[in-house]
Amino acid sequence: MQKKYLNIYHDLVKKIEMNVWPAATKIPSENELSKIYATSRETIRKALNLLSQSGYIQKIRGKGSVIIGVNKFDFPVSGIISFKELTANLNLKAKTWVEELSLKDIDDEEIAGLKEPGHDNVWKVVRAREISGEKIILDKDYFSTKYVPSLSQKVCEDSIYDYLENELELVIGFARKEIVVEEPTEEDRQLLDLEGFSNVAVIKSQVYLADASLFQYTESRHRPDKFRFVDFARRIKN
Amino acid sequence: MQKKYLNIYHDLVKKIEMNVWPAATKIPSENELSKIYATSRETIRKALNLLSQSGYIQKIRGKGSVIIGVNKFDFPVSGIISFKELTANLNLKAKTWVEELSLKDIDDEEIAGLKEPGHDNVWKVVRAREISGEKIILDKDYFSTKYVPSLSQKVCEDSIYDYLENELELVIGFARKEIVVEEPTEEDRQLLDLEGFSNVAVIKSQVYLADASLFQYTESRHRPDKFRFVDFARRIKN
DNA sequence: TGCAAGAACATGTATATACAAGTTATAATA
DNA sequence: TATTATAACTTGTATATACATGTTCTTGCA
Repeated sequence: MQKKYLNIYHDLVKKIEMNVWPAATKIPSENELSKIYATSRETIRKALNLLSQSGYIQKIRGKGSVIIGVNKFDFPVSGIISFKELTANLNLKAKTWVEELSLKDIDDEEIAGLKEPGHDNVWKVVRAREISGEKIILDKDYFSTKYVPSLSQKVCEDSIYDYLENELELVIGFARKEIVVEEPTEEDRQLLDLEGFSNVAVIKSQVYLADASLFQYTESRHRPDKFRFVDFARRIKN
Repeated sequence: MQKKYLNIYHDLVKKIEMNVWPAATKIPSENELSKIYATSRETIRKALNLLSQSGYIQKIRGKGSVIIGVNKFDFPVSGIISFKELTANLNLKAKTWVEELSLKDIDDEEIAGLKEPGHDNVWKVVRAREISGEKIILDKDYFSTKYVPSLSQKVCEDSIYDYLENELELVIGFARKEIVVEEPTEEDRQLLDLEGFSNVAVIKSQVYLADASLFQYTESRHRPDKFRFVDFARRIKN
């Protein structure tokens, strides 16, 4: 199927990012948009609700939908996005060092959920990320072998998510992320250019497929001066 | 108006948190729910979409909606929530020290958006938060005097958000949050029990009303060992 | 018995209608 | 002219219908 509302959403995102409607101005009304896209008002509303959730617009009853323009030149870390997508969006020169790619049986609390009957081994991938000549991020990924039967050095150097979604055709659903500040481990000190910093910012993520099965655990360990996490949140009224 | 779908959403949240449906089990189907609540399927779907957005359920096509149960005993920091709501949810014994409450004309980049013609002054509120006998959070709030004409010591000791929403009847819309790690300022060292930590985790928030006008800027400065931020994210497919 | 087709049921998408409720511009009135 | 009432337009909620598409169970056939 075509999924009109998704097409309309992506088209509107493109227009917003091309500044067709500057920040704080109104986009066309739902009725106008339904004429423009030759569809029903309900379909337009589905697209607009997506825009609202992702922080592009604010809907104001009786008035219209205004462009928020707060995500504009920003670090889009909230949400689920791969390192490759991230650096591409921001036009960053980045380099990835694959420090480890192994298949092992790990006894760890965070990893436990990745094991399934007949799949005791998990993939462990350790990658250092270099930006502007400095190694400032250490990504430690663990994948369930049930959903990711094979993995290659080449894939890890390029983009694992691209491989998962386009080759293995896994459908990523949602993630639970936790941000904490920790003391650097010996591994952090060896693999990163920590320059004497006494803390690292860590994003720990559990990533689930669309059928709600856990398939990945990740620790993304950042040098604190280069760490930045941006979030968009709405107040749920009662 | 009654807003059926919101009532149904809150009722289902309550049931989920009371463990009526354990994690990884299915809730009743949309058709069953529409009979239970004596409403249309579309209204049920609006409630379920809210549950899905807030990370309570995962909808699986053809199968049903399963309880995720990942937010269960968790630190609900993502989203917009007041310190009082937070500590109440977690049953924490907390104490607030109002260190400053003043009205002044501040020339600062982050504050600039709070000023409006005829309202050059902004409220500045500095509060230290004590949990389990340790001062570990320093909240620095700035409010636009256009939307918050008056503010009292008593309100700051209790809950500013409660005052804003229930007394002033302001409707909070959305917020842009940024998490970074910084070196402690002299103020941090004086007002918090930093115990030699050489970093603080900082959440910088710009909070907007439902009509998209900026009315608050906040810096919430946390001792790194006590800092934790939990986020729920969905992958937006293309 | 084993497999396959189909029925029954699940969620997803698209459309239509009706009315509620907030905002703004217009027109009528004092 | 100034104020008020109204009309026109905005988004929000509730409902109904139809069909698409994915999953599961049952039935019937080989």
